[in-house]
Amino acid sequence: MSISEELLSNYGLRNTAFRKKLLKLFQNSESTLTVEKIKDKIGRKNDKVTIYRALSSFEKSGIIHQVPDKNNVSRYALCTSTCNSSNHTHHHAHFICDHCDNTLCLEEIDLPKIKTIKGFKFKKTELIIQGSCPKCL
Amino acid sequence: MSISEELLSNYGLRNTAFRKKLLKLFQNSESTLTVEKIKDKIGRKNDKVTIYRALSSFEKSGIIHQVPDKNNVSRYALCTSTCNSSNHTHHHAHFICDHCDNTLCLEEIDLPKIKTIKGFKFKKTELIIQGSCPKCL
DNA sequence: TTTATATTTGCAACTCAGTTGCGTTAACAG
DNA sequence: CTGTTAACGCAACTGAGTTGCAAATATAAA
Repeated sequence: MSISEELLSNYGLRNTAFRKKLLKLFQNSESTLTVEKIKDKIGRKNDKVTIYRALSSFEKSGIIHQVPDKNNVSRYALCTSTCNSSNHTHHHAHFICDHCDNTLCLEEIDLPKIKTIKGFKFKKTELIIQGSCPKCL
Repeated sequence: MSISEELLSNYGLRNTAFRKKLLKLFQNSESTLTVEKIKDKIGRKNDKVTIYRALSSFEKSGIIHQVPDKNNVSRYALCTSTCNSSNHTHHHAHFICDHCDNTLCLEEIDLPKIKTIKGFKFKKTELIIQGSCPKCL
């Protein structure tokens, strides 16, 4: 059993050909993935519905997490090994490139400590930085 | 000439009945506005195309700015008086309520100073906090 | 190995936000 | 008052994402 196969089983997901390919694609991918990019890389044989459903079950399991996207399109990245279905927290910022529209996880930038405001309850923080990525600079 | 009429003229926009109403709606609104909410408040007589076009010209002029939305729907808030078509910078965080899905500008929370990462150029920062708003707490 | 069952897949059809083209209307400058 | 240009409204479209359902297949149980 390969690592990706084991990972899928561990999360209670079935080892279908498509899901193995999808998981490997995430593992071999430097940056984040959109449905369009997944179609490009995996081939157009699989229906978009299958992709959407696989993504949402991967996300629920804690294998991947959704990241912001410039064009408000679904975009995902692999989680660190500490994630699971009940604890899905990330402490890094996200970077969106103004030119290539790509989103990257910036593990080296921590989220700021926010002092609570009276009347509010803060639960999650997302820090998005826009600019030029190394490829486009 | 009313303040809102003057504001529209100043930005080179025409004082149509609809745009005056829309601008006043923003000025009298505590929180941010979506197209749906605008339809509710202004009445369904105006076409959605008219609303979208008015919003994007208001945004281009620096009257309003787009704010994040939970459901990836267009959402806007009035800018401070320092904004215009060439300088459209905001230094506050945005809050999204998990329960009522509303977004608020948190003027009291400043954006963190980000140390640049080699190879990148950072231009804009967006800080989004999720949780419960005073109404839903 | 076979069988049962629950998950996954693929197709078609749909929803819903937002856009485009275009002819008409109305603001406003001259 | 008139010509120009911005704004409006309608219809038709786009594109991401969803839903229902029947067929296929991974996995557990016998």
